[in-house]
Amino acid sequence: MAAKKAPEQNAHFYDNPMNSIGYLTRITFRSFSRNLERMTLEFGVSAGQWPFLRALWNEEGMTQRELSRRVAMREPTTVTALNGMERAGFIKRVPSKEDRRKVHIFLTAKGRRLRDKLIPCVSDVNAIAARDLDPADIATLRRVLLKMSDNLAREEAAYLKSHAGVTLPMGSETP
Amino acid sequence: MAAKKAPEQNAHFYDNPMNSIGYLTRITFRSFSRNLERMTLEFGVSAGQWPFLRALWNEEGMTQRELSRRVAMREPTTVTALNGMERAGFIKRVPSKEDRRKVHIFLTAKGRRLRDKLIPCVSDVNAIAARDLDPADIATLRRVLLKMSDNLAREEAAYLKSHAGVTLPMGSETP
DNA sequence: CCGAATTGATTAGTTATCTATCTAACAGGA
DNA sequence: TCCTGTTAGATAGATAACTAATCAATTCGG
Repeated sequence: MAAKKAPEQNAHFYDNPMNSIGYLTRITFRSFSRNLERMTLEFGVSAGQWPFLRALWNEEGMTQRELSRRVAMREPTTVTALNGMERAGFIKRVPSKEDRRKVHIFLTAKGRRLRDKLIPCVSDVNAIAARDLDPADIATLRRVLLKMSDNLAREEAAYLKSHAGVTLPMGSETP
Repeated sequence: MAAKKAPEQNAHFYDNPMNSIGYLTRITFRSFSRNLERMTLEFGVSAGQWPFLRALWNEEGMTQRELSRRVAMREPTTVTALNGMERAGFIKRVPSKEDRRKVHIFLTAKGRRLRDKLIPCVSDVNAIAARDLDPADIATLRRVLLKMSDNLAREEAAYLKSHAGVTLPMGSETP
């Protein structure tokens, strides 16, 4: 008699979206994001600006690149988000004295004041998400999501490394 | 002596993005999606088309509205995704005989053939995500994400209901 | 049976995010 | 010093997703 296979190995397992981590994280993230934005928009803060504000409440004066790394977004996303936040008067850009390429990001008083309004919003939405769930399971969820995103990021990095130089450094094909 | 508070109740708990379900689902979803798209693009399938294809491999002939519900996207998203898939020759639109508003969606032979190429891609990416994790924890993850997205969807529905008629049905304020 | 409400698909316009590319500024070696 | 490569930020253009509004077809209550 054959050994019982893990369900993941069944050829039809991923026919059902409910089994795929991609589908489950998408629907949870989007629903979370819509709920949060509904609350933060009352203070003029969009879903895209929110993660940058949280990072800045923890630490001001980072460069844009460092900020991008902190919130796990690409640089162009950071540029457009900061443009909007600058227009809204939440942040100011301060060119570096030592290195004229760098720009340091600081909150305005207005941006700093938002913290006490907005942190309760995330707290609320997290509480809604966690309703009727065992805290131990939520702790497991956090740990597993973090590990997965790490696994996936490693894979991306490995792929990029293995394909470095596919866009040839111009002339490298003629020795 | 005071009772030990749950960490979620600490005023600074959500200063750390690692504690927020929103942040964790976002970074996991985006990394998952980038990895998957890298593989599916080789077959001409973008990240946005993929969920619709999976739904159609399971059942053809749904209307666009029903399809939207299945993949958990809004109707306009479905329209643009289907436009692209129609142009690529993956699907065909068939107007309903009984109700001329409705359009039924069917796969072409080309779209049907993609299944055996693409299901292994999701399977691969899920395996990468699951690396070094206890299968029991992954089962917990699936169950908890599903429950959370349900909690959050309920909240959205409750909000919409409580605010129904804010856009007044024209003249309802003059009895 | 007719006008009002509802439904299915679409269009218009916005935001978020990405990749690829560009420019400017810096750093180090010949 | 000058050339080369790297780094920081910005720009261009694409895709994904959303809300709100539109349009046509259907249904339903009086």
